[in-house]
Amino acid sequence: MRSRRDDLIETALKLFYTGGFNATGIDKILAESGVAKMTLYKHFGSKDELILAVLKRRDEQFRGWLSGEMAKAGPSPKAQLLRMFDALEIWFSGKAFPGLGFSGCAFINAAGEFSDPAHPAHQIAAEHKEMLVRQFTELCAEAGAADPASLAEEIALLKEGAIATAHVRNKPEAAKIAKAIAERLLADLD
Amino acid sequence: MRSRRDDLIETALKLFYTGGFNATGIDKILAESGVAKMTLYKHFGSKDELILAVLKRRDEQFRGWLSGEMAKAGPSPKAQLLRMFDALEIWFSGKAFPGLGFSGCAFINAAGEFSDPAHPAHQIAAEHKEMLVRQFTELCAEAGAADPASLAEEIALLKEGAIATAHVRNKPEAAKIAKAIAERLLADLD
DNA sequence: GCATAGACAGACAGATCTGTATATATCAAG
DNA sequence: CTTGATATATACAGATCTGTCTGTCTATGC
Repeated sequence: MRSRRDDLIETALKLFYTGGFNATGIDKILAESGVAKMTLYKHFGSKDELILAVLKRRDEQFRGWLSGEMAKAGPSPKAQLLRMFDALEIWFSGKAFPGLGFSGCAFINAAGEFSDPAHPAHQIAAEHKEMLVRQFTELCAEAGAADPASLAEEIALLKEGAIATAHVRNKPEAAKIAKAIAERLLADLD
Repeated sequence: MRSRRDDLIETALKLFYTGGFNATGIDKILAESGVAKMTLYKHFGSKDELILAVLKRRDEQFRGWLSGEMAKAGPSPKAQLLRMFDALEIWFSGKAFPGLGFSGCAFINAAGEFSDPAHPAHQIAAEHKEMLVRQFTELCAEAGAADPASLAEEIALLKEGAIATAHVRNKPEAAKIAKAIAERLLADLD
């Protein structure tokens, strides 16, 4: 049984993600979730706090999903890294998160709306990206890369480029373009 | 002498870019530009129209600036493409557009706030990116690439990845990471 | 000098948004 | 059955936002 708190986070995630943070009002979230306004302010205190809770939820959800997709490639770290780009393509096509569609990266979007790097929402976005880079770094080290940290940064940059391209230009094939580059970067490994 | 219309566009560009489109109110633009409200609605009709005018101005401004920076590399198309990544680094450091700082790519930000690909602002963003890809394609052809269109897409994807990384993670070195990859992609050419 | 166009100043309407206050309903545990 | 925690419904305050309306000022061209 899902708590009211979870109802709010899930509904807010969907509406913030597809409609933007500033453009989506509290009332819309309440109407769609069927939760009373006082309950929202009891749990979160403010809209800003709800935004942060949504971003934290999305961080867990997204990294969990991506890790699961990458794991399908088997034990080879190189195969897992390449598999990530296949996962991106699934995401871009709207099939990764039922009911959410694809509206770009919630964290890139958040950084766009809360541009100041000191803003808590921006910081959560930065941390999300950093955590992914760390995960990639481990895999690069495992794969025997000469400079795992640098290679992981390159892979991460390809991922960001694919996301931005897929969203802004409505071009889901961007995942394949990024993967083709990644294959060359990883060619020397095992 | 700058017209009132230009005053509005320049002021709105700065405020929209640094503060977001939805979060920035008309009144703030009027106060900072010193223009009367009726003048704004005489020239643009609505805030939405002003947003579109701002994005068109930014498109001209940005592509003009980038072309100028790339031209500094001399006549070699390969050198110009590599020079683009140096330009990105200047931009990320905040030195490219005095008074604007660096708040990511205005078009990625616009696509984030106006996520529907059919939204006019999103479409202007997509066209902006497409125009840059066309410019890169010409340079790749000139440089003798076997598949200029594909290579241009790869260069463009690296550019988007660098922008997103530089902004979200506050990591201006992303320009260098992207350049290092680009050098490998362009290694075969002349 | 005068007419016309453009801009300014400021009030205002109407909608919307965040957040609060109050009073009521539900339900499980003791 | 009572108590306490949780949620609901609804009204409201106060701020803000877009867009409109009215009237005044100023500069330029004839």
